[in-house]
Amino acid sequence: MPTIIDVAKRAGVSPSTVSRALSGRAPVKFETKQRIMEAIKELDFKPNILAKGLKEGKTNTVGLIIPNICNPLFPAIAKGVEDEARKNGYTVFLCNTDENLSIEMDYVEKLKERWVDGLIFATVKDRYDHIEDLEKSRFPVVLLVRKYPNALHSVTLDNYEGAKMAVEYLWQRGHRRIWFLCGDTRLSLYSDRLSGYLDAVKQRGIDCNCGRAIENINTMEEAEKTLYSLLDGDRPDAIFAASDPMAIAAMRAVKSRGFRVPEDISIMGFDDLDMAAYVDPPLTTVSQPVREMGAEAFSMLLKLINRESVRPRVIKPELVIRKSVR
Amino acid sequence: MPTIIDVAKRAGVSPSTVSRALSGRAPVKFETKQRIMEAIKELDFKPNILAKGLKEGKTNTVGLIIPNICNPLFPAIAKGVEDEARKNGYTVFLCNTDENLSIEMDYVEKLKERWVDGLIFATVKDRYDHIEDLEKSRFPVVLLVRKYPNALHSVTLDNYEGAKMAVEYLWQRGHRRIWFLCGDTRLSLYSDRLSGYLDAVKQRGIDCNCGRAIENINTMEEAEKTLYSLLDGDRPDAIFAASDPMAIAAMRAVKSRGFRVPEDISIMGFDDLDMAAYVDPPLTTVSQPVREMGAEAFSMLLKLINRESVRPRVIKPELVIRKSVR
DNA sequence: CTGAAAGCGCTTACAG
DNA sequence: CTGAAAGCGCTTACAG
Repeated sequence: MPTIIDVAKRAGVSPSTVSRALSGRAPVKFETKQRIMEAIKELDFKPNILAKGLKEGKTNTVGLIIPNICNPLFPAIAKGVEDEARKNGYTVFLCNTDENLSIEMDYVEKLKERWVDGLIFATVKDRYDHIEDLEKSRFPVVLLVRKYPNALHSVTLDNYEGAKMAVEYLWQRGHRRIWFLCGDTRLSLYSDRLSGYLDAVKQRGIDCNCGRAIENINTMEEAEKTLYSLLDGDRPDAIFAASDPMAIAAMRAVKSRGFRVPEDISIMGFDDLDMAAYVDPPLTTVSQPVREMGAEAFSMLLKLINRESVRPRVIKPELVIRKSVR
Repeated sequence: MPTIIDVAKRAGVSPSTVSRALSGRAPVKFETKQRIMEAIKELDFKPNILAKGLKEGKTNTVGLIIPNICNPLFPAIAKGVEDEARKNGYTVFLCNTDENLSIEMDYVEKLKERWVDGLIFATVKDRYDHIEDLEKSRFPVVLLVRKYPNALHSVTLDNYEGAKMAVEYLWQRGHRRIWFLCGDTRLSLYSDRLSGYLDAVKQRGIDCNCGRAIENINTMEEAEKTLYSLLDGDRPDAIFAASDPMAIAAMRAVKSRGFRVPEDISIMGFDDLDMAAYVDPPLTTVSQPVREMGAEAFSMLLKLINRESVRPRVIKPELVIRKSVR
């Protein structure tokens, strides 16, 4: 591998001048620069990023920490972040924690050792002091999709509003007994969706017996089983699930009980994952534009890296109407 | 950030000794080592990987290049690779190319600039000279899932056998008119699946008019549309799709034509993605154990990095029987 | 506009 | 078993 010294020799200048020609941070005579560029071409010289990083304390890499790459929400997020990063000359380390705190802390250590310039987290459950510590030490950090209560820099959805919109829509379509299938409420995104549901139900004066919130469901299997047994005897007009996978599980439970979707029971999801359009019937849901949010999170991180000021962003959800609500 | 010099001062030794204590590559007196370890604890010293990499020419990172992170096959692959990498103290750069060759070449450059120790590719379509060049220069490279004809090091599925098994199974279940919905045959995985189908059909003496191969379908939309129009008038006993997403698209087309799955037309997929279990009816398919394959690919790469010898691995597929075949 | 020198934080022959 | 010195490949004051 040729070094900057080889280039310098070939161009008949000093390494300093080559460095300056490359960085553009100091003036270099036009002809000199041309000779240098030629030498670089001829030698196929690539600057050594390690040496550069060592000197500059900057590596043009960021870390993205996600809890579960097999949940299709997170690849979509990753794509948003990565595309925006590439546009800006950054490379991203994608790290998957399996919702495991010790793996997460491990990654944070490793990424810092590798001198990433900043970190994007999409992965807070019940512990977040390690993230708070980072924010306090002024290390560039952005919370994406999932956040903790007092996070400084974040890009999140207005989950409360999204859930309200959904219930409101179901109400307008004539549904009265609306059940809610909810995920782990230690995640603020789920507790917010729950509050949205609860408030909407209350506002519409729906009888409490009709508004049924099934909380802390974690897997599709769990959702399907729980719902299947609840559906024994009792029957709602609609089931609103706090995520698309849960909505799909709900569909299965409803169908196994011999009910039709949406004729007997309407089903509504949340997030608008790719799969939502491909289930049968296609799922009516609330969109969380994760690609855009990922791009936004990277832009925010870049500002933090450049020591610019930044304010939290709360994205507005939208209704995506398909065929699972009658 | 404390450096090795700070540690040395605190422990009353030279930086060289600290380095040796840390690497274990040379003997250090027991008490000295203890003092050093104490100092490291007290200062919370983390070695600077950039400096280390600069000296050693090794970074304990590898790159994983995938074509489309939103296709659920690839996150599963990534998980397999990443888990195995973590076990071995490696971190992976996950790079998504959107099936775009120039993005791919760009990433290869960037990753080499960042001194990754090796590269895993799951992403060959029609051009692969850049990968051949890497292999020729003895840079550690493993081809995963997708490979080019003479790839030196690869982990792939026996796609030919998988397709044959599927047709054989359909035949045994009484299906005679079996259509095949195939992806881009420039990918050897699809051309192999196609050959498997064709040979199985021929062996069973199925009349050519019955065996219908629909080639070079690229998206779910395309699959659905094409099939929908072919289903006008004509009707097979079964449709075997060369991937699960295509099978799901096929289901939609079949249902829109008013046929039932599997009563009127059986449908079979390939790959056994998570989604396969969750469609309605649950999809009978051929498994490609991508997590295991990802782990295997990393192990192979590690051997190459350590200059050990390595032979290509071809994984055996298995039938996954659910409910979409009558 | 350009060069010589020092330094980023490590590791590793070389000496003892 | 340990230390002093050189060097990995860059960048950046300092001088001119």
